[in-house]
Amino acid sequence: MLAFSETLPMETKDKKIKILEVAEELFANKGYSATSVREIAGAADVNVAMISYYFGSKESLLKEIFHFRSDFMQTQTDEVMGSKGMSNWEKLDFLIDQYVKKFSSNHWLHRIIVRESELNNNPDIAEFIHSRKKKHYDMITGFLKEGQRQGDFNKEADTLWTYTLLPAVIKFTLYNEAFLKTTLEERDGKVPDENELLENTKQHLKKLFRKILEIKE
Amino acid sequence: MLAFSETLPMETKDKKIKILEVAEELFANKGYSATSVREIAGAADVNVAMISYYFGSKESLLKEIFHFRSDFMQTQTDEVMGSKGMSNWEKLDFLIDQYVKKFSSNHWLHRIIVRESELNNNPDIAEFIHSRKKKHYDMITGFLKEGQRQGDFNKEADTLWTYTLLPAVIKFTLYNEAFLKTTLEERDGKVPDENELLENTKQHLKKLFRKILEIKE
Amino acid sequence: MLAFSETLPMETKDKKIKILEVAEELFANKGYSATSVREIAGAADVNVAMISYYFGSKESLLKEIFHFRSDFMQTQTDEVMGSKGMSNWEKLDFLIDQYVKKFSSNHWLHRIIVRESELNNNPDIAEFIHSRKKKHYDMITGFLKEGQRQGDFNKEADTLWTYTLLPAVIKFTLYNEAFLKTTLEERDGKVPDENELLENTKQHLKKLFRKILEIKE
Amino acid sequence: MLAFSETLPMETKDKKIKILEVAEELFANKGYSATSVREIAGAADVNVAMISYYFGSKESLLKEIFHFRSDFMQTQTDEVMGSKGMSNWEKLDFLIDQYVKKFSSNHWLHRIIVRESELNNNPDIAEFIHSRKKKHYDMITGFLKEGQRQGDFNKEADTLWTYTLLPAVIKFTLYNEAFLKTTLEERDGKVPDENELLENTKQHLKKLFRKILEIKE
DNA sequence: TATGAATGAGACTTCATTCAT
DNA sequence: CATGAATGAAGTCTCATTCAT
Repeated sequence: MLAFSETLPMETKDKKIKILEVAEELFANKGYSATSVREIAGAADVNVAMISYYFGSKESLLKEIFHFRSDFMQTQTDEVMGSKGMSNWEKLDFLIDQYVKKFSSNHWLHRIIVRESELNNNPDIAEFIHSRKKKHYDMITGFLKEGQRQGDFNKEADTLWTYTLLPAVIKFTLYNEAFLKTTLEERDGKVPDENELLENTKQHLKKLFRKILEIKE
Repeated sequence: MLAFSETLPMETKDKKIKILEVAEELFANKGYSATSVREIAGAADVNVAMISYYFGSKESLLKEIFHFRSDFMQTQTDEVMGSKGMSNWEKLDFLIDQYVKKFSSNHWLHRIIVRESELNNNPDIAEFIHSRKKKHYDMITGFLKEGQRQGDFNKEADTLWTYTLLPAVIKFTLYNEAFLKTTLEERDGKVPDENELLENTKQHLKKLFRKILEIKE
Repeated sequence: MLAFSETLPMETKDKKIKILEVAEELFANKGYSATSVREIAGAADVNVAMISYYFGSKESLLKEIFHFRSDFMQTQTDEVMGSKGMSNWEKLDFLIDQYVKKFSSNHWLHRIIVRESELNNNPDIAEFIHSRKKKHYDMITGFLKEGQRQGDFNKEADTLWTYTLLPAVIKFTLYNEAFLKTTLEERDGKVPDENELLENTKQHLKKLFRKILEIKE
Repeated sequence: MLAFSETLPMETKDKKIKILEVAEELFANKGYSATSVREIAGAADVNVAMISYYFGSKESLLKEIFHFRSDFMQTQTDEVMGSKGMSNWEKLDFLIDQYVKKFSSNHWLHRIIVRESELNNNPDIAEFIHSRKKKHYDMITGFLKEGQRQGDFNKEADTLWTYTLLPAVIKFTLYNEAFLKTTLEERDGKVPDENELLENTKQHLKKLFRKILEIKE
């Protein structure tokens, strides 16, 4: 995962960054409510008061994590979609690669999102998430429809539900890592590491989309 | 959703049942840690001490919810799978129907599972969940492999990843209800209710599995 | 001072009453902000959490003190003022006696009022105080004017400023108890106790009002 | 009110002076405990650490306020009392004028005194206040007794209680400004400004002392 | 001289739980 | 069986102050 330190001027803000990193991990693993500021302070090796000093409150700390990570949530794929050097099928593969990469590189943040913000507690965070989803959905379905218009993709494919498979599958992979590893071990005789798992997922998604979107004779 | 009351002798245990129902909903919506026993007591209209009195502790209450709900998690589909009256494709459709129904009817419980137990806090609950998943996985992939062996399903389909789509898609639907409703409203001009959404999901899954498993000429 | 216990059903509410009494004294002596709930709990010999348990918050505790004491702030002198058995001068003396008694019996509460609520922090308490003052002022000046009309009191006396002396002098006495005791000791050779001091104050006030209100030949 | 800046060399001590002024006002309005150094720093537009840097501690800041203001608390009336150009009645009026002026010009400081130091927390400040009171009392009663001896003032007047009226009435005026303004508005139809209120108070006090001290035929 | 960073202590409050009835 | 009362532990946050620069 990309560290906060890469996104901030590396001066003396080490402690603040440390807190953000540690908090992100703890929130992801234990949940927001189940994580105490004492715990965060302990893990970040700073005084408890520092959290309030830097972030004002525990909730603001959560918001700041979102704020920083939001940069990474930006899809840098937009321009690629418009490029003319790739076929639609190449673009599709590229898009899947990018999506899996983006999602897995912000694994913890997405765990927090799933855990905390798909609920009613934080209206502004919820709104933030929703707008992200919408934007992403619009981008992907726009691409799919364009492909259908150009005659590359099967016009009968429902773009919404086809799109749906992308986040559905990657989320399932990330949230069932343990289950998948165990199962794959039983099947293949060896435990895949995370990268292999993600590679598997990508291949699976690519085949899946091909099956759905290809035009049969 | 089936109420706890239907699973217990309806005598004077009303309060205990009320607590279980209320707690399940609150845990699902707010998360285990973020839900206080006071809140549960208030919502169930019982004294705070009742929770400790009946269940010993907050954690035991969670476990009891699992315990009761576990009955419903039993797949009553096993015997159906072995019946000879259905074709494999009919069985597949039936299986999808059952799965979606089961999952959505225990929506709250599954929200709790996603929220709380896919983490490291509760080893025994985690173990319980894992064994469920494994059992379910074995059942479905067993059926798929049998279908492949009998020449009904495409032998090239990866049973693991194909199976994966089932929980992945239904989970995505249930956890993105709001997103899907908004999007479908924009697309179709009307907001679907939950049943319509689930019906949509089923149709989508059936088509998807057909695409993956059918044997092309 | 009258105890809270006399105003509440003496069942098992001992602890709540104890907290109120102790808090009133501490707030009066040290000020609201300078008094911690720990201190109150310690002095009342109860667990710290009891304060929150009973009163919700420190501020609510303050409000509850006001609420309970407000009964005592009621002037039970109203009806007396209208009685026909007393001359206006007798009524005046009676009124002074009552006022000093009332004020001194709620000494602590009035110290809190002076300390905390004549400020901008607690709008509702401030409003409460103001309305009390107004009511009291109306009652006294009404009596004085009636006495002037009846020809008993000097018409040239300014009722507002005359009234003013009543709270001004009693407050001064109560807030300068130490100073007055020291001074009186130097003058009279003995330290007066609180009752003697209040008796002195009453006599002083009666003489003062007589001087102001009597009609010279 | 006279500013601190007039009592200090106007060099670069602006910030220190600003802190003193701001702190005096905040202490007077909110109370010592309820005022945080952060708040003072914010209002004075200086860094939080400045308070500790300049004054060592919050308590020392309070003491410094007293120290600076103590100059103003000096009665410059002493020599006047001994002058031979005035009658005792003229001296009395002059004394009242001076006292009201002195008190009102240090309104905030006196609010702090009433709020904070008539308690047991700050022994040295309490001692300081007490000695001031004593000195002032000695001065005034000395004058009154001399007037009685000279046959100008009524010998039957109790000098202690007569003296008492001076601080009692002026304090009441200053601490019940809002009440008096409202009441006077209702009575006279217009809201008096602070100067008018003080002028009223002076007139009231002069008449009062005249009534008490004049010798009836 | 001045200050941002950092901190230990303690503030108020809520927590899940237990006790006495 | 049920519960109001009570509690110790821990929660988040603010406090005045100090440190390093």
